[in-house]
Amino acid sequence: MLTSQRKSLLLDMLRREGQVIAKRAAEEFSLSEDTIRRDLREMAAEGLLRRVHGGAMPIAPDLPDFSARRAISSDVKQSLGAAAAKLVKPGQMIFLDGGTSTAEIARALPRDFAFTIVTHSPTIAAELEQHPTAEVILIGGRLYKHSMVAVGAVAMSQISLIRPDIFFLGATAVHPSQGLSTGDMEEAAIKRHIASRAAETFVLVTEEKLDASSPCTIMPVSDLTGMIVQAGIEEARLAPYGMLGLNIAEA
Amino acid sequence: MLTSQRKSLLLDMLRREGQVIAKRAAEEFSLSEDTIRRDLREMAAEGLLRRVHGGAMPIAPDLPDFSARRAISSDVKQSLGAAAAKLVKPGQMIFLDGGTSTAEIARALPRDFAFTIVTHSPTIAAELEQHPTAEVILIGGRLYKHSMVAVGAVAMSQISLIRPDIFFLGATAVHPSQGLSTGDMEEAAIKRHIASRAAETFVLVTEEKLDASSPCTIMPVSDLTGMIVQAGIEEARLAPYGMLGLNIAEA
DNA sequence: CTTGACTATGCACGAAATTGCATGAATAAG
DNA sequence: CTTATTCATGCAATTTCGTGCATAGTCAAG
Repeated sequence: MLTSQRKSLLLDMLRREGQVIAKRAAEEFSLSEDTIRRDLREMAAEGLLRRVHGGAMPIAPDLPDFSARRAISSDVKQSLGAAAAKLVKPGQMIFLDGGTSTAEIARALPRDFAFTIVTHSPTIAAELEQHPTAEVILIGGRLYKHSMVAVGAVAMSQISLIRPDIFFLGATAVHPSQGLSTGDMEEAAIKRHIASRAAETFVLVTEEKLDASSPCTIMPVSDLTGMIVQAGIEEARLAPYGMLGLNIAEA
Repeated sequence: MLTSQRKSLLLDMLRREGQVIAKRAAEEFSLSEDTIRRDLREMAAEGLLRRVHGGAMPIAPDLPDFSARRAISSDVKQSLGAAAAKLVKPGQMIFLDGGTSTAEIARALPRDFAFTIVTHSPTIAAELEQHPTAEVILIGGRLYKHSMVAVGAVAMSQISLIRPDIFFLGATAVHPSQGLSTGDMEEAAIKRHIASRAAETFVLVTEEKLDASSPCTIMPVSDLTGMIVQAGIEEARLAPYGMLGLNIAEA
């Protein structure tokens, strides 16, 4: 492993977790603590981080941001996000829908190879600022305050220009016969449009969204490539969804 | 194998994996490490990559956090942002540039009447999620990691569709004779384009950006409607900028 | 075909960087 | 105050680097 790569990873770790613990970092990289300490000392000299006893902290004394935002996201969504992120392969173009579930995908994306992320959610895009290897394409348009995604004709036409390998559809209601649905027509239209452009479409489903339905239909379940559901749901509940390539998240 | 072909492959490897390890590349090409090192050295001289001990890394240096950058000069920028926000009138369409200064404008925007905010920065857009009355239009395109703004043809053409009342240009270098400038050509082009569409253009200037210049020119100072500068700068330093409608921020 | 200039490559060797360990100082926790 | 970490420094072993030089291949003019 290259020294400079390790330093980058340490910075990533700092950004992701809000701190670096020398001891744990040493284990993670299978190196001596001395080496980590040296790295941290040097980066501190460059003003990239703040050295503290036991490790390092961000320069700015911790913002409410990190801890708060991360705390909200549930364990379930984190594991769903991690499971989804594992499907990403080098060089692929991935469309990330808006929402908290897909935000977890963004956080869990691999960092050791390059790919392209397309999103119509500024929140997701902002989340990816720190990502070392992802190329990010932003879809513009009128911003829907409620869900913070770009919608409307401008967004639609911009989406028509691309053909993503995978579309990760945010958690919406899923029902065996009524298909995928959501509460807003504009959103449904744009999700449907993205899915029609993507080679594969996966939906992230937490338990409460399963066997539920909302007013605006997006598309039938049969148009999905697979569902990513949380571990621990009985097979009987999933059976009605047919022969989908299910990716059960780890518990 | 041709040298130039090998160099291309090394660049590919760098893009794909985010790093090049001289030793492994040598094995891959069945050449001595010396040759690889020579290649990397030459490409580093051309600015195609960054040479590091053991191999090479992408150019982009590891910048401190956005959160950190935000915290650094917050007092000055906050007052600049507040001064800028006061210029906004009901019903207007405001284009907010990317950057930390304009993020402060977003935070200071009035909340008692409605207006439209256009931005090509997902960070700014995300900032406005909480705003009660602002309608937000997001400009899409390829996302520039460093400054987190959409650039490129898609962004340009989308900007051509609108005609904002005010454009708040992020803090860039400002010089009486060399005009406004920034470090990146794409960014300069898009800023210039936005300014050409907007009825009024204001630039936010902190002291260190005053009388400075960067490689890529955006436009002459005379095209500005006004500058928003921090309080406490001597009049003598502002005089060369001519008869601009200066808006001095409160201390 | 031959010669000479040029380039690309590999090897050798001293210089520099990286890493782990030992030691004693500094710091945090009880 | 005492104890257990954590830290910084010096040092040695290893790896990587840069330079000089020799070899082999290419190209073009003679």
